[in-house]
Amino acid sequence: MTFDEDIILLAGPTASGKTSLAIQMVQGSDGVVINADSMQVYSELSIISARPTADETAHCPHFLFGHVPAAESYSVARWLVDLAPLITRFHSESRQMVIVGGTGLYFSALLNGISSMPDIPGAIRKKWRSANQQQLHSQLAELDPVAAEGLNPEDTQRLIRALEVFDATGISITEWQRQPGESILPKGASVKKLLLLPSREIVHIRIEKRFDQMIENGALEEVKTLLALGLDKSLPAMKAIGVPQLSNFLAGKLELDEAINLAKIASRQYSKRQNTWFRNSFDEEWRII
RNA sequence: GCCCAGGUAGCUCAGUUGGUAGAGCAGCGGACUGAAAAUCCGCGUGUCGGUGGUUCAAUUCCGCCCCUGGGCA
Repeated sequence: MTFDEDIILLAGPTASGKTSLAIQMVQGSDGVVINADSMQVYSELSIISARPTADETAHCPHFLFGHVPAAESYSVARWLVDLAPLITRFHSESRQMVIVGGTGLYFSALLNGISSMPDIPGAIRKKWRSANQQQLHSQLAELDPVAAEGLNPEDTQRLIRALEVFDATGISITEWQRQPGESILPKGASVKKLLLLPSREIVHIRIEKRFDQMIENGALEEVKTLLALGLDKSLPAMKAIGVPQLSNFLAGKLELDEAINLAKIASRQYSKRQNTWFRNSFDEEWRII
């Protein structure tokens, strides 16, 4: 399957077969594959994030895979910053790009841009992330009632974000978000949006098989190595599907088959959330394949 | 064969002093602007094992039968 467009966006739920399809699309040309998956960026998560293997990346150049240490907290914004120069460069060289991944937010941010906001000083981030979760909503209601109004009191992650933005800037996050973002896609570039969407039944079967294969390929060793770094459990990489479950097995809190089963369930639930995003946040230009 | 404990939602189990039942998990739907594989919200009719009986009314009480686990022989 090949297309003529300058930039191919290839999205799809986990275990839908995106990786091999992306490679197939640029193989034999001077095209490149660029990652749009929030977990495949972490260098320590190779097997468990189903990152393309060395055999696969040998077929064509790959970018933004495993380029971030697990100790760091990556983000959509950082992804756009990393992506922009690659797009500029390959577009000027007239090389086709396949941007492939399962993170819906990344594609939406790529297409629509994201409101620019200042970086939050580390001390302020730390302060709110370690604050008492029970009080986040009432504290936000006091500082920034507009933002608090729009958030569920249980949604700690968004409450923390709203609090740190207000704390650092003195301006409501809703104010920042009102500023329109700008897409980093080059104006003259032709773009094809492809959504790889196998039936849920097929995805479930593939998830099942793939996780068993991850175990065979050394997922446990990979998690063990990751745990040896002694990272904070709340870091994104530590929450990648499979990491908490296999960690619990390694800590003796679960039997291996229980851990494996829980990881498969988490994958299925994730693929369902991805479907919801694709169904409701992607426009009609996305072609389902 | 006898005794005991169970058989209630896909799974694990509550419960109904008789007025046809509810949690957790799973599943399904939704939200989503710098942690997004994250975070959060909403959705519970199922021959209450089968069958006869008592009753205005039985999943609940009684009889018989079937199934599962444990014990005794």
